[in-house]
Amino acid sequence: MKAMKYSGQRESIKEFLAGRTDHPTADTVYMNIRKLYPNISLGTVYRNLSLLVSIGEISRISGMDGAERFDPNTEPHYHFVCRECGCVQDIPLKPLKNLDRMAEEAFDGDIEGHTTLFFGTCMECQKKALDKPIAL
Amino acid sequence: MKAMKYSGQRESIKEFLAGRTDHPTADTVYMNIRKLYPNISLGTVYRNLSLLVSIGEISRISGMDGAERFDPNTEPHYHFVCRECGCVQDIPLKPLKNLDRMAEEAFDGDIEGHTTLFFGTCMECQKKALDKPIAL
DNA sequence: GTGTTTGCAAACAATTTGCAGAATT
DNA sequence: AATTCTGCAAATTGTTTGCAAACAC
Repeated sequence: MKAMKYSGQRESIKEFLAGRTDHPTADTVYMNIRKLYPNISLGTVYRNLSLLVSIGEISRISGMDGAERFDPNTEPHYHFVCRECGCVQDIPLKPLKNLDRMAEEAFDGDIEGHTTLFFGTCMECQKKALDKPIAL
Repeated sequence: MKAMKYSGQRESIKEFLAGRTDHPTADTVYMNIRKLYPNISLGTVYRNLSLLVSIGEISRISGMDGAERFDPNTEPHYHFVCRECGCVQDIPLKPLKNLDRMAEEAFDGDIEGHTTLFFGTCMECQKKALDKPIAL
């Protein structure tokens, strides 16, 4: 079996993510960890992020365009992507068990769960739109 | 403005997709269109798929790992990805308008809609699992 | 003719991988 | 000492782009 060993790099990646709600990309993590480990490589960041996902310490968000994003919150929950700025935010809503049941009824095959990505305009971008004069 | 011109390649891509429910990738489309247009390039396939998506004639499915997939059905609906074989199938269920409202309540910002990807085991893979003797 | 579309190849972005050396147990 | 982890660079995968020629209108 595996037998994971300690790694300062991995620790600091975990720590960087902890508390964040902005769901950074691997590259953002890399840029930030470099302050502490100037020689860390992007490969190491990817390897550790994947490892952390696989042992369930963080979770991965896919489906928006561009890079995947990482979330210290491993409780299943919904996400929102802003069409304007591309930011990804949490939607504090528990995934509806109900939806899975409905889907299971409409489908043959076993449904274990679902991921949902809401899209629209985030608060910041709505404000910006108001400030801006009408384009011509 | 644009002024789109006819293209046999584009027509045949549309036709290949029409009626399908297996949500092919760009590469699968490419492989198949080559039977009719042996010199078509992958770039042309990508360009046409994007164009068709942008004028609303087909839709694009993202979020599973690997390549994006394309769907002749432009009515918003849910999809299922099999964890075993990776196949993507339709779930004949209308997206719940309700979910958008619930999300909007739990979130500040404007929510326009959502995409949902169910995951689990497809019927075929369930059957295969039954046939196979227990691994040791 | 003008403007769109094509094939080809090169460019690109995100992510993964092979390997020799460094760090952890 | 054994094994895991790291940095680096090269490789992969999926997709986009620049350009001259071909095609549609």
